[in-house]
Amino acid sequence: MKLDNIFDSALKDTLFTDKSVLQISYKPDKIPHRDEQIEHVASILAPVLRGERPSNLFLYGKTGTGKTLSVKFVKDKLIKRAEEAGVNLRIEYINCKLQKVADTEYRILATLISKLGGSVPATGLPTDQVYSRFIELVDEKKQLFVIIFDEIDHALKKISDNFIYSLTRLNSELSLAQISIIGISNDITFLENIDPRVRSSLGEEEVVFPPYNALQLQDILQERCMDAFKEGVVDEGVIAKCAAFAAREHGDARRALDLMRIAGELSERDGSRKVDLKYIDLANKKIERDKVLDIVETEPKQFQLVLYSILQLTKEMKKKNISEKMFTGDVYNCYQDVCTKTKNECLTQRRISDIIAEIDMLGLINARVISKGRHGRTREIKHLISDNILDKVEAILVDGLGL
DNA sequence: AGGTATTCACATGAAACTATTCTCTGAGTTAGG
DNA sequence: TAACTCAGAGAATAGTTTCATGTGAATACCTGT
Repeated sequence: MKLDNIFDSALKDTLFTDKSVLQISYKPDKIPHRDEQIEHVASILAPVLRGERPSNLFLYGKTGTGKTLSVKFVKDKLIKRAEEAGVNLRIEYINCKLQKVADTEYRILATLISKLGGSVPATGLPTDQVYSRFIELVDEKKQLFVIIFDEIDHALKKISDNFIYSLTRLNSELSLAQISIIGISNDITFLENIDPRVRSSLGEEEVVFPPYNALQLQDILQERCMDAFKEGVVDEGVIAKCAAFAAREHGDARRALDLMRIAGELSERDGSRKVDLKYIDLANKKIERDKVLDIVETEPKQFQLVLYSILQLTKEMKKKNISEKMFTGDVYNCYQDVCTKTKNECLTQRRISDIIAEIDMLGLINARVISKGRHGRTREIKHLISDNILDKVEAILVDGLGL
Protein backbone atom coordinates (compact mmCIF):
# COMPACT_ATOMS: atom_id res chain seq x y z
CA MET A 1 0.00 0.00 0.00
CA LYS A 2 1.45 3.24 -1.16
CA LEU A 3 -0.03 5.38 1.57
CA ASP A 4 1.41 3.18 4.25
CA ASN A 5 4.82 3.60 2.77
CA ILE A 6 4.46 7.32 2.87
CA PHE A 7 3.36 7.29 6.46
CA ASP A 8 6.01 4.81 7.44
CA SER A 9 8.79 6.82 5.99
CA ALA A 10 7.41 9.90 7.64
CA LEU A 11 7.69 8.16 10.95
CA LYS A 12 11.00 6.40 10.56
CA ASP A 13 13.30 8.00 8.10
CA THR A 14 13.24 11.58 9.11
CA LEU A 15 16.38 13.44 8.25
CA PHE A 16 15.78 16.08 10.83
CA THR A 17 16.49 16.07 14.48
CA ASP A 18 14.83 19.39 15.01
CA LYS A 19 13.33 21.16 12.08
CA SER A 20 12.36 24.21 14.07
CA VAL A 21 16.01 25.21 14.16
CA LEU A 22 15.69 26.18 10.53
CA GLN A 23 12.54 28.18 11.01
CA ILE A 24 12.59 31.95 11.20
CA SER A 25 11.15 32.02 14.67
CA TYR A 26 14.09 30.09 16.06
CA LYS A 27 16.38 31.96 18.39
CA PRO A 28 19.90 30.58 18.32
CA ASP A 29 22.10 31.25 21.31
CA LYS A 30 24.85 32.67 19.23
CA ILE A 31 24.67 34.84 16.20
CA PRO A 32 27.76 34.48 14.05
CA HIS A 33 29.29 37.49 12.31
CA ARG A 34 27.12 39.99 14.04
CA ASP A 35 29.32 40.60 17.06
CA GLU A 36 30.17 44.11 16.04
CA GLN A 37 26.55 45.15 15.59
CA ILE A 38 25.40 43.44 18.73
CA GLU A 39 28.11 45.12 20.76
CA HIS A 40 27.22 48.43 19.25
CA VAL A 41 23.55 48.06 20.08
CA ALA A 42 24.39 46.83 23.54
CA SER A 43 26.69 49.72 24.24
CA ILE A 44 24.03 52.19 23.23
CA LEU A 45 21.44 50.55 25.41
CA ALA A 46 23.75 49.88 28.32
CA PRO A 47 22.94 53.12 30.20
CA VAL A 48 19.60 51.60 31.18
CA LEU A 49 21.44 49.55 33.75
CA ARG A 50 22.35 52.76 35.51
CA GLY A 51 18.75 53.82 35.19
CA GLU A 52 19.43 56.38 32.50
CA ARG A 53 17.43 56.79 29.36
CA PRO A 54 19.36 55.44 26.36
CA SER A 55 19.44 57.24 23.04
CA ASN A 56 16.86 56.42 20.47
CA LEU A 57 18.26 53.93 18.06
CA PHE A 58 17.74 53.19 14.44
CA LEU A 59 18.77 49.98 12.74
CA TYR A 60 18.78 49.21 9.12
CA GLY A 61 19.85 46.52 6.76
CA LYS A 62 18.28 44.35 4.11
CA THR A 63 15.99 41.45 4.95
CA GLY A 64 17.68 38.49 6.52
CA THR A 65 20.68 40.33 7.88
CA GLY A 66 19.90 39.46 11.45
CA LYS A 67 18.51 42.77 12.65
CA THR A 68 15.51 41.42 14.47
CA LEU A 69 17.43 38.50 15.84
CA SER A 70 20.22 40.69 17.20
CA VAL A 71 17.88 43.15 18.82
CA LYS A 72 15.89 40.43 20.50
CA PHE A 73 19.10 38.87 21.63
CA VAL A 74 20.30 42.06 23.26
CA LYS A 75 16.86 42.65 24.68
CA ASP A 76 16.77 39.32 26.49
CA LYS A 77 20.23 39.74 27.95
CA LEU A 78 19.51 43.26 28.98
CA ILE A 79 16.31 42.38 30.74
CA LYS A 80 18.11 39.71 32.65
CA ARG A 81 20.87 42.06 33.76
CA ALA A 82 18.40 44.77 34.62
CA GLU A 83 16.59 42.41 36.93
CA GLU A 84 19.83 41.57 38.67
CA ALA A 85 20.67 45.21 38.98
CA GLY A 86 17.22 45.99 40.24
CA VAL A 87 16.41 48.48 37.52
CA ASN A 88 12.84 48.85 36.44
CA LEU A 89 13.08 48.16 32.75
CA ARG A 90 10.53 47.21 30.17
CA ILE A 91 11.33 46.39 26.58
CA GLU A 92 8.51 45.69 24.21
CA TYR A 93 8.83 44.44 20.69
CA ILE A 94 6.25 45.36 18.08
CA ASN A 95 6.20 44.23 14.51
CA CYS A 96 4.52 46.93 12.49
CA LYS A 97 4.28 44.76 9.43
CA LEU A 98 1.79 42.35 10.91
CA GLN A 99 -1.51 43.82 9.92
CA LYS A 100 -4.29 43.58 12.43
CA VAL A 101 -1.66 43.91 15.13
CA ALA A 102 0.00 47.19 14.58
CA ASP A 103 -0.45 48.98 11.34
CA THR A 104 -2.35 51.99 12.58
CA GLU A 105 -1.66 54.47 15.30
CA TYR A 106 -4.59 53.17 17.27
CA ARG A 107 -3.55 49.56 17.01
CA ILE A 108 0.01 50.26 17.98
CA LEU A 109 -1.13 52.01 21.09
CA ALA A 110 -3.64 49.29 21.81
CA THR A 111 -0.99 46.58 21.59
CA LEU A 112 1.34 48.56 23.77
CA ILE A 113 -1.34 49.03 26.35
CA SER A 114 -2.27 45.40 26.41
CA LYS A 115 1.39 44.50 26.81
CA LEU A 116 1.49 46.81 29.77
CA GLY A 117 -1.35 44.89 31.26
CA GLY A 118 -4.09 47.37 30.49
CA SER A 119 -6.89 46.80 28.07
CA VAL A 120 -8.71 48.85 25.50
CA PRO A 121 -11.58 47.94 23.22
CA ALA A 122 -10.55 46.96 19.72
CA THR A 123 -12.43 49.91 18.38
CA GLY A 124 -14.66 52.70 19.41
CA LEU A 125 -12.42 54.91 21.50
CA PRO A 126 -11.05 58.20 20.30
CA THR A 127 -7.35 57.99 19.59
CA ASP A 128 -6.33 60.69 21.99
CA GLN A 129 -8.05 58.89 24.82
CA VAL A 130 -6.08 55.77 24.06
CA TYR A 131 -3.06 57.98 23.99
CA SER A 132 -3.61 59.40 27.42
CA ARG A 133 -4.45 55.97 28.74
CA PHE A 134 -1.11 54.81 27.46
CA ILE A 135 0.72 57.69 29.11
CA GLU A 136 -1.05 56.99 32.34
CA LEU A 137 -0.03 53.35 32.29
CA VAL A 138 3.57 54.04 31.47
CA ASP A 139 3.89 56.80 33.98
CA GLU A 140 2.37 55.03 36.90
CA LYS A 141 5.75 54.03 38.23
CA LYS A 142 9.36 54.90 37.76
CA GLN A 143 10.62 52.85 34.90
CA LEU A 144 12.49 52.86 31.62
CA PHE A 145 10.41 51.86 28.68
CA VAL A 146 12.02 50.81 25.43
CA ILE A 147 9.82 50.21 22.43
CA ILE A 148 11.15 48.29 19.47
CA PHE A 149 9.32 48.97 16.22
CA ASP A 150 10.22 46.35 13.69
CA GLU A 151 9.60 47.21 10.04
CA ILE A 152 8.87 50.73 11.10
CA ASP A 153 8.87 51.91 7.50
CA HIS A 154 5.68 49.95 6.93
CA ALA A 155 3.91 51.71 9.71
CA LEU A 156 5.07 55.18 8.82
CA LYS A 157 3.84 54.80 5.29
CA LYS A 158 0.35 54.64 6.71
CA ILE A 159 0.63 56.69 9.83
CA SER A 160 1.63 60.29 9.89
CA ASP A 161 5.22 60.95 10.80
CA ASN A 162 4.34 62.92 13.83
CA PHE A 163 3.09 59.89 15.70
CA ILE A 164 6.65 58.76 16.20
CA TYR A 165 7.68 62.33 16.74
CA SER A 166 5.19 62.81 19.52
CA LEU A 167 6.31 59.53 21.01
CA THR A 168 9.83 60.81 21.16
CA ARG A 169 8.65 64.06 22.68
CA LEU A 170 6.60 62.19 25.20
CA ASN A 171 9.39 62.16 27.71
CA SER A 172 8.71 65.74 28.64
CA GLU A 173 5.18 64.82 29.62
CA LEU A 174 6.22 61.90 31.72
CA SER A 175 7.25 62.56 35.25
CA LEU A 176 8.35 59.14 36.39
CA ALA A 177 8.96 56.99 33.36
CA GLN A 178 11.22 57.54 30.39
CA ILE A 179 10.74 56.23 26.88
CA SER A 180 13.24 55.22 24.22
CA ILE A 181 12.52 54.01 20.76
CA ILE A 182 14.31 51.52 18.61
CA GLY A 183 13.30 51.54 14.97
CA ILE A 184 14.14 48.77 12.57
CA SER A 185 13.84 49.19 8.86
CA ASN A 186 15.04 47.32 5.84
CA ASP A 187 14.64 50.22 3.52
CA ILE A 188 17.74 52.34 3.77
CA THR A 189 16.25 55.22 1.85
CA PHE A 190 13.39 55.33 4.30
CA LEU A 191 14.96 57.82 6.68
CA GLU A 192 15.64 60.25 3.87
CA ASN A 193 12.06 60.99 3.02
CA ILE A 194 10.49 61.53 6.37
CA ASP A 195 10.10 64.63 8.39
CA PRO A 196 13.56 65.85 9.40
CA ARG A 197 12.42 66.40 12.97
CA VAL A 198 11.48 62.74 13.21
CA ARG A 199 14.70 61.77 11.55
CA SER A 200 16.87 63.54 14.02
CA SER A 201 14.95 62.38 17.05
CA LEU A 202 14.68 58.80 15.91
CA GLY A 203 18.16 58.50 14.55
CA GLU A 204 20.13 59.65 17.55
CA GLU A 205 22.18 56.54 17.01
CA GLU A 206 22.32 54.33 13.99
CA VAL A 207 23.57 50.84 13.39
CA VAL A 208 23.87 49.38 9.93
CA PHE A 209 23.58 45.68 9.26
CA PRO A 210 25.48 44.81 6.11
CA PRO A 211 24.43 41.76 4.10
CA TYR A 212 26.19 38.49 4.81
CA ASN A 213 28.63 37.23 2.24
CA ALA A 214 28.69 33.66 1.05
CA LEU A 215 31.28 32.54 3.56
CA GLN A 216 29.42 33.97 6.50
CA LEU A 217 26.20 32.42 5.32
CA GLN A 218 28.03 29.16 5.14
CA ASP A 219 29.04 29.47 8.77
CA ILE A 220 25.51 30.21 9.81
CA LEU A 221 24.12 27.31 7.88
CA GLN A 222 26.76 24.99 9.23
CA GLU A 223 25.88 25.94 12.74
CA ARG A 224 22.17 25.47 12.28
CA CYS A 225 22.43 22.31 10.24
CA MET A 226 24.34 20.64 13.04
CA ASP A 227 21.32 21.03 15.27
CA ALA A 228 18.65 20.61 12.68
CA PHE A 229 19.73 17.55 10.77
CA LYS A 230 20.93 14.14 11.80
CA GLU A 231 24.59 13.54 11.39
CA GLY A 232 25.95 12.92 7.94
CA VAL A 233 22.81 14.02 6.20
CA VAL A 234 24.15 17.26 4.86
CA ASP A 235 27.48 17.52 3.08
CA GLU A 236 29.84 20.46 3.03
CA GLY A 237 29.20 21.01 -0.64
CA VAL A 238 25.49 21.24 -0.14
CA ILE A 239 25.87 23.91 2.47
CA ALA A 240 28.27 25.82 0.27
CA LYS A 241 25.87 25.77 -2.61
CA CYS A 242 23.00 26.82 -0.46
CA ALA A 243 25.04 29.72 0.84
CA ALA A 244 26.03 30.71 -2.65
CA PHE A 245 22.42 30.77 -3.76
CA ALA A 246 21.37 32.97 -0.90
CA ALA A 247 24.38 35.24 -1.24
CA ARG A 248 23.25 36.05 -4.72
CA GLU A 249 20.00 37.27 -3.24
CA HIS A 250 21.65 40.11 -1.34
CA GLY A 251 22.95 37.85 1.40
CA ASP A 252 19.64 36.93 2.91
CA ALA A 253 20.15 34.47 5.73
CA ARG A 254 16.47 33.82 6.06
CA ARG A 255 16.41 32.77 2.47
CA ALA A 256 19.36 30.44 3.02
CA LEU A 257 17.64 28.76 5.94
CA ASP A 258 14.38 28.41 4.04
CA LEU A 259 16.26 26.88 1.18
CA MET A 260 17.94 24.41 3.46
CA ARG A 261 14.75 23.47 5.20
CA ILE A 262 12.80 22.94 2.03
CA ALA A 263 15.64 20.99 0.49
CA GLY A 264 15.53 18.79 3.56
CA GLU A 265 11.80 18.33 3.32
CA LEU A 266 11.99 17.51 -0.35
CA SER A 267 14.66 14.89 0.05
CA GLU A 268 12.83 13.41 2.97
CA ARG A 269 9.72 13.12 0.87
CA ASP A 270 11.78 11.38 -1.76
CA GLY A 271 12.95 8.89 0.79
CA SER A 272 16.52 9.95 0.27
CA ARG A 273 18.98 9.41 3.08
CA LYS A 274 20.94 12.54 2.30
CA VAL A 275 20.25 16.05 1.25
CA ASP A 276 21.67 16.00 -2.23
CA LEU A 277 22.88 18.93 -4.27
CA LYS A 278 20.00 18.56 -6.64
CA TYR A 279 17.53 19.15 -3.86
CA ILE A 280 18.93 22.60 -3.32
CA ASP A 281 18.10 23.36 -6.92
CA LEU A 282 14.66 21.89 -6.51
CA ALA A 283 14.07 23.83 -3.35
CA ASN A 284 15.16 27.02 -5.03
CA LYS A 285 12.69 26.43 -7.83
CA LYS A 286 9.96 25.60 -5.41
CA ILE A 287 10.49 28.76 -3.42
CA GLU A 288 10.51 30.83 -6.56
CA ARG A 289 7.40 29.10 -7.80
CA ASP A 290 5.50 29.47 -4.58
CA LYS A 291 6.42 33.11 -4.41
CA VAL A 292 5.20 33.85 -7.91
CA LEU A 293 2.00 31.88 -7.52
CA ASP A 294 1.29 33.54 -4.24
CA ILE A 295 1.76 37.00 -5.69
CA VAL A 296 -0.42 36.26 -8.69
CA GLU A 297 -3.12 34.84 -6.52
CA THR A 298 -3.26 37.63 -4.00
CA GLU A 299 -2.98 40.66 -6.25
CA PRO A 300 -6.22 42.54 -6.90
CA LYS A 301 -8.34 41.89 -9.94
CA GLN A 302 -7.13 44.78 -12.03
CA PHE A 303 -3.54 43.63 -11.63
CA GLN A 304 -4.55 40.17 -12.70
CA LEU A 305 -6.33 41.55 -15.73
CA VAL A 306 -3.26 43.45 -16.80
CA LEU A 307 -0.99 40.49 -16.23
CA TYR A 308 -3.35 38.27 -18.15
CA SER A 309 -3.31 40.71 -21.04
CA ILE A 310 0.46 40.67 -21.08
CA LEU A 311 0.53 36.89 -21.15
CA GLN A 312 -2.03 36.79 -23.95
CA LEU A 313 -0.05 39.25 -25.97
CA THR A 314 3.11 37.23 -25.53
CA LYS A 315 1.30 34.20 -26.84
CA GLU A 316 0.05 36.05 -29.89
CA MET A 317 3.49 37.40 -30.57
CA LYS A 318 4.97 33.94 -30.44
CA LYS A 319 2.38 32.64 -32.86
CA LYS A 320 3.13 35.35 -35.34
CA ASN A 321 6.79 34.89 -34.61
CA ILE A 322 7.53 38.54 -34.18
CA SER A 323 9.88 39.80 -31.55
CA GLU A 324 8.19 39.56 -28.20
CA LYS A 325 8.55 43.19 -27.35
CA MET A 326 5.36 44.92 -26.41
CA PHE A 327 4.56 48.41 -25.27
CA THR A 328 2.17 50.10 -22.91
CA GLY A 329 -0.25 50.93 -25.72
CA ASP A 330 -0.44 47.32 -26.90
CA VAL A 331 -1.07 46.10 -23.40
CA TYR A 332 -3.75 48.70 -22.84
CA ASN A 333 -5.61 47.75 -26.01
CA CYS A 334 -5.51 44.10 -25.13
CA TYR A 335 -6.55 44.93 -21.59
CA GLN A 336 -9.60 46.79 -22.87
CA ASP A 337 -10.62 43.78 -24.92
CA VAL A 338 -10.21 41.49 -21.97
CA CYS A 339 -12.26 43.84 -19.84
CA THR A 340 -15.19 43.97 -22.22
CA LYS A 341 -15.06 40.23 -22.63
CA THR A 342 -15.08 39.59 -18.91
CA LYS A 343 -17.43 42.47 -18.19
CA ASN A 344 -14.98 44.07 -15.84
CA GLU A 345 -14.87 47.80 -15.63
CA CYS A 346 -12.06 49.29 -17.59
CA LEU A 347 -9.59 51.67 -16.01
CA THR A 348 -7.80 54.61 -17.60
CA GLN A 349 -4.51 54.32 -19.34
CA ARG A 350 -3.02 56.46 -16.62
CA ARG A 351 -3.83 53.86 -14.03
CA ILE A 352 -2.71 50.95 -16.17
CA SER A 353 0.59 52.70 -16.55
CA ASP A 354 0.97 52.71 -12.80
CA ILE A 355 -0.19 49.14 -12.48
CA ILE A 356 2.37 48.03 -15.01
CA ALA A 357 5.03 49.80 -13.00
CA GLU A 358 3.85 48.04 -9.88
CA ILE A 359 3.85 44.61 -11.47
CA ASP A 360 7.37 45.41 -12.54
CA MET A 361 8.27 46.09 -8.93
CA LEU A 362 6.87 42.73 -7.96
CA GLY A 363 9.29 41.16 -10.39
CA LEU A 364 6.70 39.41 -12.52
CA ILE A 365 7.47 41.49 -15.57
CA ASN A 366 10.28 43.63 -16.80
CA ALA A 367 9.14 47.06 -17.88
CA ARG A 368 11.84 49.41 -19.06
CA VAL A 369 11.14 52.95 -20.14
CA ILE A 370 12.56 53.54 -23.57
CA SER A 371 12.28 56.25 -26.13
CA LYS A 372 11.45 55.27 -29.66
CA GLY A 373 12.33 58.67 -30.98
CA ARG A 374 9.71 59.97 -33.31
CA HIS A 375 7.46 57.20 -32.14
CA GLY A 376 7.31 58.43 -28.61
CA ARG A 377 8.31 57.21 -25.23
CA THR A 378 6.90 54.12 -23.66
CA ARG A 379 7.63 51.06 -21.60
CA GLU A 380 9.03 48.00 -23.20
CA ILE A 381 7.39 45.08 -21.45
CA LYS A 382 8.38 41.46 -21.15
CA HIS A 383 7.11 38.97 -18.64
CA LEU A 384 9.58 37.06 -16.51
CA ILE A 385 7.53 34.05 -15.55
CA SER A 386 9.43 30.88 -16.28
CA ASP A 387 7.85 28.45 -18.69
CA ASN A 388 7.33 25.64 -16.25
CA ILE A 389 4.86 27.59 -14.17
CA LEU A 390 3.28 29.63 -16.93
CA ASP A 391 0.39 27.22 -17.23
CA LYS A 392 -0.22 27.29 -13.54
CA VAL A 393 -0.16 31.09 -13.48
CA GLU A 394 -2.58 31.23 -16.34
CA ALA A 395 -4.87 28.77 -14.64
CA ILE A 396 -4.96 30.96 -11.55
CA LEU A 397 -5.71 34.02 -13.62
CA VAL A 398 -8.44 32.35 -15.63
CA ASP A 399 -9.89 31.05 -12.42
CA GLY A 400 -9.66 34.31 -10.57
CA LEU A 401 -11.14 36.31 -13.40
CA GLY A 402 -13.90 33.89 -14.22
CA LEU A 403 -12.94 33.40 -17.83
C1' DA B 1 26.82 67.07 -43.97
C1' DG B 2 25.66 69.14 -39.89
C1' DG B 3 22.65 71.49 -36.87
C1' DT B 4 18.13 72.64 -34.98
C1' DA B 5 13.26 72.02 -34.29
C1' DT B 6 9.33 68.95 -34.08
C1' DT B 7 6.80 65.46 -32.67
C1' DC B 8 5.20 61.22 -30.94
C1' DA B 9 3.31 58.20 -27.21
C1' DC B 10 3.49 57.73 -23.53
C1' DA B 11 5.84 58.80 -18.50
C1' DT B 12 5.30 61.27 -14.41
C1' DG B 13 2.99 64.55 -11.07
C1' DA B 14 -0.57 66.80 -8.62
C1' DA B 15 -5.10 67.36 -7.35
C1' DA B 16 -9.71 65.94 -7.08
C1' DC B 17 -13.14 62.49 -6.71
C1' DT B 18 -15.30 58.12 -4.73
C1' DA B 19 -16.28 54.16 -2.21
C1' DT B 20 -15.15 51.77 1.73
C1' DT B 21 -13.44 51.29 6.28
C1' DC B 22 -12.46 53.53 10.88
C1' DT B 23 -13.31 56.55 14.50
C1' DC B 24 -16.32 59.01 17.51
C1' DT B 25 -20.50 60.73 19.59
C1' DG B 26 -24.71 60.54 21.64
C1' DA B 27 -29.12 58.28 22.11
C1' DG B 28 -31.19 54.27 23.69
C1' DT B 29 -30.94 49.96 26.47
C1' DT B 30 -29.76 47.16 30.27
C1' DA B 31 -28.72 45.75 34.83
C1' DG B 32 -27.68 46.56 39.27
C1' DG B 33 -28.36 49.37 43.33
C1' DT C 1 -27.22 55.77 37.66
C1' DA C 2 -23.36 53.74 35.62
C1' DA C 3 -22.13 50.69 32.04
C1' DC C 4 -22.91 48.99 27.71
C1' DT C 5 -24.60 48.73 22.83
C1' DC C 6 -25.32 50.42 18.55
C1' DA C 7 -26.63 53.51 14.72
C1' DG C 8 -25.20 57.05 12.11
C1' DA C 9 -22.24 61.35 11.36
C1' DG C 10 -17.81 62.48 10.18
C1' DA C 11 -12.85 61.47 9.23
C1' DA C 12 -9.31 58.60 7.21
C1' DT C 13 -7.84 55.68 3.47
C1' DA C 14 -7.17 53.29 -0.90
C1' DG C 15 -8.00 53.23 -5.53
C1' DT C 16 -8.93 55.77 -9.33
C1' DT C 17 -9.80 59.74 -12.68
C1' DT C 18 -8.75 64.26 -14.59
C1' DC C 19 -5.81 67.64 -15.91
C1' DA C 20 -1.16 69.20 -16.69
C1' DT C 21 3.42 68.89 -17.67
C1' DG C 22 7.73 66.41 -18.93
C1' DT C 23 10.86 63.51 -21.89
C1' DG C 24 14.41 61.22 -25.26
C1' DA C 25 15.56 60.53 -29.61
C1' DA C 26 14.07 59.41 -34.55
C1' DT C 27 12.70 62.24 -38.01
C1' DA C 28 11.62 66.53 -40.60
C1' DC C 29 13.34 70.73 -41.85
C1' DC C 30 16.84 74.21 -42.54
C1' DT C 31 21.29 76.23 -43.71
C1' DG C 32 25.35 76.98 -45.70
C1' DT C 33 29.01 74.40 -48.23
